[in-house]
Parts: sequence; C-alpha cells; structure tokens
Amino acid sequence: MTRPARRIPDATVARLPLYHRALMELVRAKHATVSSVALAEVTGVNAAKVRKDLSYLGTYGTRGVGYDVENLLHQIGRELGLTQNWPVVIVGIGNLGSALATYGGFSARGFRIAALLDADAGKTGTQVGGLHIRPTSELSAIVAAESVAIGIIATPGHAAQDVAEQLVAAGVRSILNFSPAMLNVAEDVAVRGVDLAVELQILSFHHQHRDDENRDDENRDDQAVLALATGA
Amino acid sequence: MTRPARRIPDATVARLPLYHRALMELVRAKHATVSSVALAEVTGVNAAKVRKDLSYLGTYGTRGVGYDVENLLHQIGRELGLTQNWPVVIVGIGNLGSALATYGGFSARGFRIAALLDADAGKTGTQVGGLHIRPTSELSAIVAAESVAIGIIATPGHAAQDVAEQLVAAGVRSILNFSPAMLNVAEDVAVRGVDLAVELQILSFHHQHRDDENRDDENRDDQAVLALATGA
DNA sequence: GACAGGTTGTGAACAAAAGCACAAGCGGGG
DNA sequence: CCCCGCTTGTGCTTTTGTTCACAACCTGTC
Repeated sequence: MTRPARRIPDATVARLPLYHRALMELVRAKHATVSSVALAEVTGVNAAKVRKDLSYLGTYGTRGVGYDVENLLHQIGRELGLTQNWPVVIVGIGNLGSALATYGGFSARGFRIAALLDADAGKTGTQVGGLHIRPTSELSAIVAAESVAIGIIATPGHAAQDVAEQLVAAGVRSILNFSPAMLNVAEDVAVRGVDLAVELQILSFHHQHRDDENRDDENRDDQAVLALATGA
Repeated sequence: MTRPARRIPDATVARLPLYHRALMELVRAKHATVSSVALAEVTGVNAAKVRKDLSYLGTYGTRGVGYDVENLLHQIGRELGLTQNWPVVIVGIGNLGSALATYGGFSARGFRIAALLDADAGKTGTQVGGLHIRPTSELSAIVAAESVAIGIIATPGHAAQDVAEQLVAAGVRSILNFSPAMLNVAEDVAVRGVDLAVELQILSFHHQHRDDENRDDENRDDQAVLALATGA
C-alpha cells in the first residue's frame, strides 16, 4: 500500500502535527471529508501548502471531494508514529515538570507517561498526576522495563547535561529539552529544545519592530508567524 | 545611531534569543570576547550563519579578534526589545500557568509578570509565585494600568479564543498561546503558538524514521531550538 | 614597519520552502 | 452521456534561507 518513498521535508514534518490536531477536532465534529481549503483555514496554513504536504504522504485525497477525515487522520498518525503510544519519562518534577505530567495533551495524542523522576529525595514518593515520583537512580531500570523511547528534561539548566547523558546511556535516543541548556550528545540522538523565554523574546522583537514593518508592502504578511484572520 | 536599515530575516530573528542566552552565559563566565566559531559551538549553529545573523544588526565584531561579549549582548537585547522589561499577563493559572508564573527564565530575560488572571473564582486571591491570582474581569484595567504589551494564554483550548478577544480588546497586540486552539484575531495582532504535544510528535516522527535516514548521512544539527510552526 | 595568524563581513552559489496556476479527475444533474 | 462545478496533485517560479570561500582588516611579534 502506497509506499511514501519520498523524503518528507522538515517543514512539512513540522506541520503534520498541526493537521493531526485539526483532524481530531473534525472527527469530533463529525465531518466526513475535508477540503484542503477548509483544512488550511483551521490550521492557518496556505491551501496549496496543505495539499503539497499531504501529497508527500501518498495520494489520499479525492478530486472534487476532498480528503476522508478519518483516513487522513490515521495516515498522518501513522506517519508520525503515533500509533505506537510511545512511553516517555519526565525528569525533573518542578513546576514545569508537574505541569507536563498533568498535561492532558500528551496522553490524548499518542504518548504515555511511563514515569516521573526527580533527583530530590524529598520529592520521591509523592504523587503527581496519579504517578509516584521516583528517584533518578531508577532511570535505566525504568527505561529498560518499559522500553521508553523518549525522555523529557524539565530540570534546571545545570542538571540537564547530566540527565541527558543518563538518558542516552539508558538507551533513550530522543530527547525533548525544556531546560535552557544546550545538550551535548552523540550524533544519533535527536534533541529538540523548547525554551519558553525564547518564544517571548521573538514576540518582543516583532512588537518592538511593528512600526518599521508597515513601510514596505503591507502585502507581505509581516511574519510567517502572524495570525491571519481567515474570515471567508 | 546604527540604524539597522536592513530587514532582519525571520530565521535570524528566531536565532537571536539563542545568541542572547549564550552571551549571558559568557558574561557570567567572564569572557571578554567571543569568536563566531565559539558562539557557533555553544549555540549549535553554523559559524558562517552566526556571522551573517550578527551582521544584520550592524558591524559589532572586530576582525582578528571577535565580538565584545558585553556589547554584543546589549545590541541583541536592544534589537529584541529586552531593555524595556515588558510587562506580561498570564491568563489561566492551571498547572501550566503556574509553572510559567514561577518560571525564572522570564524575569531573568527581559519580562516582568504584571498579573496572573483566572476565570475560576475559587482560585482568585490565592497566591502563585508571589502574585495573587485576580479575576479575568480585571483584565482590561490591569492592561491599561500597567501598559501590558504581551499576553500569555495558558487556559484550556475552549477558553482560548474568548480570552484572546478580551486581550485584544484591552489593547494587547502580542499573544503567546499555549493552548491547543487556533486563535482568530485581527491581522495586526501577533500570535505565537506553542503546543507541547506538537514537539513530542515531531520527535516521534524522527524516531520512527530513524532507519530511513541513515541512507544519506546527514549532519543534522537539529540540536538548535526551532521556531514552532504557529497557528497562523 | 612588515609579516603572520586569526577573524570578520559579505558576494555568490546552492538548497529548501512557499506559492501560483492549471491540467486531471470526480460526481451530480439534466 | 455530456457538461459543469469543484478539488486534488504537481510543474514551475519566486522567495527565503544556508553555506562556501575569500578579501579586508586587526593585533602582536620580530
């Protein structure tokens, strides 16, 4: 069945989760099919781009009709690997770690929190979101026992590198890093960093430069980032 | 002085906070100067790219020497608008909102949390991170009184659009949206969306396709923080 | 003061992504 | 059966971003 074969561009990969999220919503709203234009509207992506993105996955649309919502959702989920319900561990259960542990979005979208870990002995044993916090020393045992694929680091910056090394040593090959530290790991380990302050700073830049921008063609949508009002 | 004049590319803007963060670290470590190669190493960005990025801000380097750390930090901070210590409000003080409220990174990097707001009357009055939670009804008064520039939405998805409209009505033109909802706002309002599950899903994709990728040996430096695809 | 070693700033080549525009195909109506 | 309106999939163009490579320039040394 439809071997994708083609390499999917990074920019497309980054948008697939967006489509996935929107399609879940459409399923809930009982839409049977959706056109690229409609999907573009709810995701804020250009319609041609939606079509091109989806075409990388295979030919799942029907001309004159659109895409079957359920099927497309399934195909994107499969491509993203969400059918596997990956187990993840969260290391560092401070405010942010707790928030992540109780964040419904993970479990709702293909991930299972296998364990919460913290180095602070004062925290271990206490419960967050229905899971007991366990000492970091148990990390490798947990990773092995649960075949954990992905590690989330929510520690302070100074602990992050150490935790990363432990994760990698335990066999984890994908890390989502919320600490402000840069992680230095083997090349075959995928690291994604999310720095909340960075996002604010980017907003701040646009805020500060708002006035400079209207001087050239107002036609240019000032940023890839700007919300556009859809409307019709 | 030093009119940048040149329009700074989006991709560069997204990296400036990275340099800013690294430079703060270098200041703390008492480095007087830094070369593009060194800065590239600690940020995980290609050295030529570092130089080109910095050149958009002006000519702050010295050939044969490098960049003055303090000065460069100041210039980037100025460009990002971090000298203004923007006041921000956080709406929705659940787990995530609380984590954001107590997240040190904001105050450390140019932002001041002016108020915490929540619609739940049961929460108002209680304190989080040294600030009292106030009812959402006070939003416009607070925005006006404190000249709030940026709003952070950390509510559940179903409340996000409503909150966004209130923020915009109160005069906020920049919104950082942590809810999974797409915001529909006027065109001149900048919205950046951060969806934590999206990040995990992108990792999941790479995890799943790890094997397909080794056929072309790519030197992926996706260590760097990425700009998230935002709800447009 | 000239040379050597190091580093920036940038033009130009290359690569990736976005966006346009339209042929190809579907389905319903007469 | 044929036509018409609708929507996909994609070749092509334009825009944006990355990388290379090197001249220009600085500092310290002899």
